[in-house]
Parts: sequence; C-alpha cells; structure tokens
Amino acid sequence: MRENVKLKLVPLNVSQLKSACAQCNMRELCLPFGLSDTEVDHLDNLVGARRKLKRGQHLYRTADRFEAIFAVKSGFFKTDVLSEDGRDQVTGFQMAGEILGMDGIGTDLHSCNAVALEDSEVCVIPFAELESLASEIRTLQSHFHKVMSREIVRDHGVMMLLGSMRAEERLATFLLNLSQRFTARGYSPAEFHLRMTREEIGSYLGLKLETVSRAFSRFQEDGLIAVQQKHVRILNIPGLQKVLAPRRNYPG
Amino acid sequence: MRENVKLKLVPLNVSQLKSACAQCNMRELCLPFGLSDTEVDHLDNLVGARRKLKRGQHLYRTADRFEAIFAVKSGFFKTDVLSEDGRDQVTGFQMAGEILGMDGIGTDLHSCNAVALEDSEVCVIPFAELESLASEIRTLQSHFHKVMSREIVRDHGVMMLLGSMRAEERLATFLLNLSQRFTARGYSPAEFHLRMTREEIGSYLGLKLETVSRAFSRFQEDGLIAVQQKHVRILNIPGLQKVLAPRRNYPG
DNA sequence: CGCAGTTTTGATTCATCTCAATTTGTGTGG
DNA sequence: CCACACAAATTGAGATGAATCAAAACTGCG
Repeated sequence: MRENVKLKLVPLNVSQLKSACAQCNMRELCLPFGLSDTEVDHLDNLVGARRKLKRGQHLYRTADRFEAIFAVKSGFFKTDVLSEDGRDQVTGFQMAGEILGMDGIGTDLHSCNAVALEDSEVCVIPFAELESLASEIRTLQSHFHKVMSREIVRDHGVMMLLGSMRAEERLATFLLNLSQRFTARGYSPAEFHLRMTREEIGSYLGLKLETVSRAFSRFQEDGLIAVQQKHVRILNIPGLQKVLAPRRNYPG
Repeated sequence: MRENVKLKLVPLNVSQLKSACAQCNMRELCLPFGLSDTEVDHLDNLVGARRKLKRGQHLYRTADRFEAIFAVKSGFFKTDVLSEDGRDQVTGFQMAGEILGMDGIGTDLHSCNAVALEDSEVCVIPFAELESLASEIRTLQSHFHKVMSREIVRDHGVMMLLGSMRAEERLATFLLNLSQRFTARGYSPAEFHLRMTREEIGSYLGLKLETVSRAFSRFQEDGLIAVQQKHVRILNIPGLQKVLAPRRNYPG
C-alpha cells in the first residue's frame, strides 16, 4: 500500500496525534480543498481528535445525537438505514477523503448507521465549530456547501440506478464508480478488493445477493472482469461501459 | 382556500412585488423558519424578484448555470435527471415552502431539470448573497444547513423505497407522504389532486405507468382509496399504512 | 365535436426473487 | 498446523411480480 509509505515519511509527533489536514494526503479530496495554508491551519485547530475503528465497529448509529461530521482518513465505511418495518437499505460506501454524518444536521440526530468495513480512521469535525469557522472563512463555507450539494447529486444518481436500471447495469455502474474513486486516490483503476459482502452490494443496488453473484459470474464469462470472492480485476472498462448503453427503457 | 383570505388582508404594495418573507404563509416551512423579525427583514432584502411559471415551463435545466436557489411560493414542481444514455428519472416533487436548486451548488451547474406541473410561483434567492448573509446571521446559516441535510435524508428514504419495496408498497408510501405534506400546509390529508401523470409517478417510484395504474385500481378495490384520474381520496389511512408493514424481505 | 394525451385493463413474457444444495473461504481452538 | 465450524459466495431449478404489448375508455383542450 503506497499509503503506508507516505505516512512513514512524516514523523509522528504530538501535533499529529490531534490532526493534520495540512499534511494529509487526502487534502485535495477532503474539506480543506481550495483553502489557503493559513485557512487550513484554522481548520486543523478545529478538527478534534482522530478516531480509530475496528472492522465492524459503528462510527454512529441511527438516533445518536449529532455533534460532528467525520472525514474518512483511511479505511472503508458503509451507511445504512433501518426502517421501522425492518427493511434495511445500504445508502452508500465511503472511502478516504469522503465525509460522513451530514444526515444528522437536519434533526440533530443521526438518521442512519455508519459502520467500518475494515479497520479505519476518521477525523472528527465538531459541527458547531465548523459552522463558526465557516462563517469566518468564506472559502470553507462555500466548499462545505459544495460537499453537501454533491452528496445530493450523488443520491440522485443512485435513484436513477435503482429506478431505471436492470441488475447487470447496476453492477456495472457500481464497479465503474468504485474504479473511478480508487483512481482518484492513486490506486489501480482496474484491480481492487471489495470491502463489502455480496449482500451489502445487493442492498445498495436493490438486488438480492444471489443476483449480484450471478451478475459477477456473467461479467466473468463475458471476459469483462476477473472475480474471485472479494478480489476484482476489471479487464475491459469500455466493455463494462457498454453494458450501460444498449437496451433502453426498463422501468424508466 | 385559507391562503387567499390571508393574502387579501395584506394590501398589495410595491415592496410586495419584490418579495415578502415576513408575510408569507409558508414562512414556517421555508427558509425564514426560526429567524427573528429583523433577520427576516434581511432575508427579504436578499430575496430577488419572484418568478411565475406556467404549467410545463422549466425553472431551470440540466447544465444551466447555477446562480440561485428557489423557494416554491405556490404551485407544484418535479425535478428529473436525464442520463447520457437516455434514461429519465424523476427525483422529486416539490410543493409550496420547499426549496429547489441545491443540486447546482456543487458544480455551479444544475444537474437536473425543474419543471412546473401547474402554474406556479417561486422566490428567487441569489446564492452568493445567501451565503454572504448566512455568514452574518448564524441562525440562517444553521437553518440552511438543516434544509440541505433534510434533502439528503429524504433521498435516503427514496433509496429505501426504490431498493426494497414492491409496487404497492411504493405507491402507498408515496400517497402517505403526499398526504402528510398537504396536511402540513393546511390542506386535507385525505383528498387531493395529483399534479403529475401516472408516468411521472412511475418514474419517481421506479415503476411503469401501467403498474402504477394497477396499484391504484387495487387500492380502490380494497377500499383504501377512491381514485378518479388525478383526483384521489384516501378512505383508510391505517389501511394504507398496513400495506407497508406485512411482508418482509423483497430485495432488501 | 373531434383528436391527442392519459388512463385503464387484459394477456403474455421475462427478469429477478426464492428456495435449496454445494463450494469456498475464514477464523478459532486444540 | 490442522480441523472444525461458521460465514460468504456460487450455482441451479422453479415461482412470481412487474414489464411489455395491445386495445379500449376516458378527459380535456382547441
């Protein structure tokens, strides 16, 4: 993991134990994006401790009091919603540089669960203080609004997927999206480890795990990917993209 | 309409032509919520002209430059996303007091279309000025964040619907949601006019229009509602709620 | 009054779910 | 380090809910 190498180059010291947006390799993808050096220093002061989570541990749960948003420093998360009648829907998967917890702003209570899918670390950003700082640093305010807006737009994309795509189209979209996000983080666009189970993928995509598994197998037969359990290698990106193009008109 | 009565009590004058959050009957549901009288005055100065739209007219389109968000003053809207490959997904229906346009903040371009489903009127809120004012009025900043967050949470609810409900559950959820929103605006919880076609409902719910129509008919047979084209009367709200409870485990 | 758009209803097809059995992988304790 | 138990993933066969295709009825607009 290239990531580890980078981290080793930065000697551990006390200030680091608190936080360090300035040196974080996610800086360009995360909240500090677009801020000047002095502004990032302000943000650094605001960011509380980091918090480490083991695989399977909850970062927050539905109905927990909302106090902070979180920036994923390393690792992998899922968020899911539990409805009163027992339905369970995965609403997203978050990786380094992405922000978690904005669901809680509206009601002061979290409205979903956030769970680490592998050992992970987050930066804790107390929300009241973020709002204070945002009202002073206009770039920060503006950027925070952009982050929230993009979350809304992302959700619209998921609605489109759930509302108008068939199983294989959904999985292709999902794989291409992961590939693109890994690429943005300096990892291989073509080869990665899925941190979630088939059932979690299925929940996210509105499919049963068997259907997800079959779609994986189908892509493998067609030479688009090589899968072995959680390990995926994309052999033919244009081919995967073509899965989306052809047949028009399912429900949508 | 109680609404008209209220409006008549306020004599029309020039300042009203510009805007008037202070006297708007949507004040409690809209952006001014929670602001002091003086703060609302500031917001009033900021809110640009109102804009009237005829049925079928676009408030904005995908890729339009983002400059303002809009508060629905009266009428009814839909938003939809068009994907490159021609898919069309309705992402929401907006009524008085609700905010439109936040999809554009992230990229400075709108990422969906907003169309009036009946003759409507919106208040234009220039976004740059809103951000300025928000950095001065903390209650406004905070409330705006809550509005965006609630939009995210609403979207999660739609994901749950699309990802884990069957056709009749989706329609029941949709009707109960409309009922509840009409109630909050002082209208009957049980009787209303749908402003959208079966096809638009279907797109929103991830179903074909025929399926929507059949579900309506089924609910009518079961005595849960009385439908005639766009006119809906809910006869048995608990009954509709029970549609959601029973069978567990569809995809989700 | 007629025509276009919308809605309803029916018959059939098809994608995905369901149920079930098997294989593979993973973690734990002897 | 192996064996066992458990979780995750695969694969098959059959059931089913929603899509599709088609036609008829209704609505409202010009």
